[in-house]
Amino acid sequence: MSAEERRESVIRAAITEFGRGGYHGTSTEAIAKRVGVSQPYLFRLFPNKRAIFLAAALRCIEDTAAVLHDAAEGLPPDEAHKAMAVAYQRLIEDRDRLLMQMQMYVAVASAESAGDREFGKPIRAAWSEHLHDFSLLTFEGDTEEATTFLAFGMLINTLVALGYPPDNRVWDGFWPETRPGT
Amino acid sequence: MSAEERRESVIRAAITEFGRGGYHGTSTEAIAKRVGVSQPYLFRLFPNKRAIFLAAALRCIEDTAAVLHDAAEGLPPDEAHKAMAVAYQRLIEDRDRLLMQMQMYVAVASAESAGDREFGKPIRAAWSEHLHDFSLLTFEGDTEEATTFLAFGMLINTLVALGYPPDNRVWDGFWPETRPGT
DNA sequence: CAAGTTAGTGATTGGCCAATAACTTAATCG
DNA sequence: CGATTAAGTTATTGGCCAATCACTAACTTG
Repeated sequence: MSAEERRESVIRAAITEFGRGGYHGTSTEAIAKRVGVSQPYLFRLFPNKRAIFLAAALRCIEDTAAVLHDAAEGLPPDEAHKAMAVAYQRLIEDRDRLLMQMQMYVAVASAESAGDREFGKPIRAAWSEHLHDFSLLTFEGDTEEATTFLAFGMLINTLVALGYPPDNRVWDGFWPETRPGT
Repeated sequence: MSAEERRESVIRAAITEFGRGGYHGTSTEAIAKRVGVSQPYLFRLFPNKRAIFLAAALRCIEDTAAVLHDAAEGLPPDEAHKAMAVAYQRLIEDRDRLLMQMQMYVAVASAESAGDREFGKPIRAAWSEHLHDFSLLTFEGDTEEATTFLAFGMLINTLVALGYPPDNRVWDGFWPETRPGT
């Protein structure tokens, strides 16, 4: 397998493992095991653990943005809202991907607290471009709608992370109805 | 100093340290240093590291709830919304407290992923009672308003965690205006 | 004062973990 | 064929860290 292909599988494995354990709670050994490769080999593919985390985080944002983008494509704002909500709902059924999102928020915060302003930069940039600006664009500059969309997304993230069972959906009725059958 | 008083200072120190470093990224040594006590003594005050984290997390939720409660006391729902928003805004100027909130969400998620359903129980219970139910009560059963309040709170948490500078407030105009001077 | 209790410390241990170094195949190619 | 490159491994090291143990010093109280 080529190094580039391996890097891909490392990123996929890293999203799962870092999502579940967080940066400090995940060993490079665990990632290597999931990839099916020896632990030291990871350091041929990436300079260090932090770089693996960063790659996983950015991939995560890009994937999310791509799903939302595809869902909204060509639709007028009001239909786009619902379509994106449905798409996001389906996306976060992949719990590991959702958790990776949360993990990256706190990882940036931790780095910042430790005096490292650099680590968060690319992540903030990706978030702004792929999520915030994209929302604004989709809702044609309707800031209220765009912001509300993001806010409900973050509430859902939190509740799912906290482990509320999927049927306890406090957002039903506000976030567009996305239950099968409605 | 009595053991009970010490436990209090440990909880305060733990909120700061766990907030900055997360569960796995924080050593008991760091907490002990901040308290001004030897590391082994922590294990006289608490059975283990996890118990310290749990105590810090619950305290965090209770404090937040108390601040919101005091702010809303005696006000009709529409005024309460604004008062609570202002109070929350002021609360999260204490960055460490805010980060502890995020850290507890991902810690619960991690435990859950590792098959431990127990760890999250008291935290979920506190969140439901002190934040969700309390919101509903304050807004007199207006679920939409209550949910929106929580959703914007979570969005703010995320943006602040990500390190957006305080003047980049995408929520201005939707979350009640809370800028000094407005 | 003697005996117990409470607050606290120093030393240690066993395990984990990121990263490095040195080595091994296997394919490619002039 | 002989040399180079790319993919991958085993062994190791130095550091950190949760938790336990054994100990001390000060107060309290009959």
